[in-house]
Amino acid sequence: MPPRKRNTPRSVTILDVAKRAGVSPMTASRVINKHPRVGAELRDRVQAAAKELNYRPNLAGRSLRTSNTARIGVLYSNPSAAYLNQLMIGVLEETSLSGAQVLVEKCSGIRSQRVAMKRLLDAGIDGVILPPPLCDSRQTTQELDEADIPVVAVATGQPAEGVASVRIDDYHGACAMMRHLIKLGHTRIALIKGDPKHTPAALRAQAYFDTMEKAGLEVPENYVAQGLFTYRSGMTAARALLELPTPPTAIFSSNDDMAAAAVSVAHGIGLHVPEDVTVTGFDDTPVATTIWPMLTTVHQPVSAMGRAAVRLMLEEIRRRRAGRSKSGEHQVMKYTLVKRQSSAAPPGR
Amino acid sequence: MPPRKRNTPRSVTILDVAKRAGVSPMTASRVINKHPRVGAELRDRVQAAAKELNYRPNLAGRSLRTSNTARIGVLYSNPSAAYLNQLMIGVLEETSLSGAQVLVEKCSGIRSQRVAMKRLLDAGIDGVILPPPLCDSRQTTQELDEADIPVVAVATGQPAEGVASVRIDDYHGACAMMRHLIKLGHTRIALIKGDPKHTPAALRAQAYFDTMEKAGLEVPENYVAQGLFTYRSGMTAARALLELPTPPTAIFSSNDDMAAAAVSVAHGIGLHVPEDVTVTGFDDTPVATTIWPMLTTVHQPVSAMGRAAVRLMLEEIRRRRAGRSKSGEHQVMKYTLVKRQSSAAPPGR
DNA sequence: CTGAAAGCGCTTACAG
DNA sequence: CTGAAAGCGCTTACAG
Repeated sequence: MPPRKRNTPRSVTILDVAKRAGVSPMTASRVINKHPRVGAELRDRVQAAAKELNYRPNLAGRSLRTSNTARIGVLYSNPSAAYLNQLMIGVLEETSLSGAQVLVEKCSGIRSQRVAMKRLLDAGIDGVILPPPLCDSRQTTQELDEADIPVVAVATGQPAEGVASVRIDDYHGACAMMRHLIKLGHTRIALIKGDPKHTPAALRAQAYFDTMEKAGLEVPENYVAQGLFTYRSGMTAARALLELPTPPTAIFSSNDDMAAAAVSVAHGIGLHVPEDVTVTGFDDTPVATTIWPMLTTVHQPVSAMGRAAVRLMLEEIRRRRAGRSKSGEHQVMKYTLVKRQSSAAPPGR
Repeated sequence: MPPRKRNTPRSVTILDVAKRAGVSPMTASRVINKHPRVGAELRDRVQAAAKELNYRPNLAGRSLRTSNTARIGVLYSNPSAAYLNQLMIGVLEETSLSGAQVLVEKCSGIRSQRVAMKRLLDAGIDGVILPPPLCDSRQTTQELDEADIPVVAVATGQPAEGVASVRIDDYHGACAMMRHLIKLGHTRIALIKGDPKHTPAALRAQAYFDTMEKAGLEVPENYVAQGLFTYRSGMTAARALLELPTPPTAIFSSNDDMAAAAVSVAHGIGLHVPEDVTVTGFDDTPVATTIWPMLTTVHQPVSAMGRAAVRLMLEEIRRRRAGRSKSGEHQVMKYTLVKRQSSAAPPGR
């Protein structure tokens, strides 16, 4: 392989690849883009040439021609900063590949939502991605729908009609976590519920109840504490659980922020995690690997979901431009149970 | 203002703007790009037309022509996930504007660094951005320099020679925090130092000592605890400080992760934050606003630093391609002291 | 200070 | 299955 020339303005183009392979640029393009109808021999020659020259397509050229020139808005209210960061990484990765542009708008109250919405519309946005919890706001989705703007909801528990969505299977993810706890030998397992306004919270709670029942385990009424997905609400909930006369040996928290709070509270009353009490989270945001011990949790591929949301959105925009109806596609991504140091067998086992 | 046509593949181009303003596309382009030598009247007409049509430049077209087609690598070892996320957002925002491409490589040990470096070189990378702590690795910068690859170091305390860098003024940021604590009335202020291998750690510590001395405050030897920037090291350090016979009334932690740990430890031994003890951080990563109480900290504009790093890099690459010498520019960004709920006057004042 | 021409790298649409 | 031509939107380089 010849060393890549440095200090040279021009880089390897598809014409170089075509020339080296002895084909037309069109054939080279087809191979690069994996079109099916190319002869095997030519395909191999082009692939070899591309590899030898270390060819990388110029994305600007590509997107100029395919004119994927969409403007995508991201409208968010008050998610955790960490979650939004991860999502935005995926969104930006994908839009930079496709040449789409991104506008981010924050809205807190109902008035600021009106302002944000107007700004997006004035900017001539082609579609809006809604991270949680806005993805579940009937009002927001409706307003966008009336303006004929396609919407992709991220991580909603129950997508509104006609709205495309990207999510994980919260229910089965939570079941997997519960099975992990039961397999470790826990029988006294408590739940910290999430904000009832967030639709995935209910799914995660349902999984808790169903798995407990299936395993023949009892759920004392005071083993279920209400949380709001915030650290502070996690502190309150965990304190209530751990100060019970017969405290649980494991706490399944509906997200990482509350689990982090629970770990802190446990330490506060002299309990070691996981030796004395197991604490698990959900989402696998950065806090899960920041604190000590690191949290056993259900990994949600947030960046990948951001990428998927953009792809769905571009597809939706293309459909509308072509005069076709909306697809309302729902993509379900894979969760992963990540076992770290915050979970272990209950004491005395 | 006419409503933007929906369901129309083609969007507003610079030709539309030029036509409406009655000028050539070139003049329109010059106005959009703020070239100085354009007549005032034409300028105004073009600006008006652009606004009326809600024109947004097509970035693909622009970067194709200006061929800002650089390939930028981001090589990182083990920073906090939250910090890297924020940095990457800035990097991706800027590269998507300029049309540059990004390759991210992680390396842990010394062997994996060799692999990562090779991959970047094989990919024909034009420059490498080094987030902390790799920005301070003599070996890494040297190796890249030998391969004639420009480097931009992010958040290094003392940039290596010939390496461009983006950072904040860690010393004065830490001074500002210390003055805040002193102004609140604290006299017994402790420090949790950062990892001695990270160059900003020393600057933040120096600011502590200097400000204490300037204020005529004593620093008992055991008021300075060594940390490693990790949550776990923060727990150990905070425990040592708070169990002292005469504990401090304020703890200045060299980063947010350790401050979060200190808050947790304080709660653990029955101390309220900030009523009984003040705890402050540094960086303003997402954990600062996740935990409760939220941390008073020094905001480091990490995403903006990512954007700046890309701009510096593109400039550096342009210089080299033009055969000019490296600039080795050092950009210093603004920090902000963010007062939140974790700091207050000492008890009994 | 202003503009007509050309071309960045790629792929669509047409032709064979 | 393969290719010659054209053009996506923009700005550089040249001319006036």
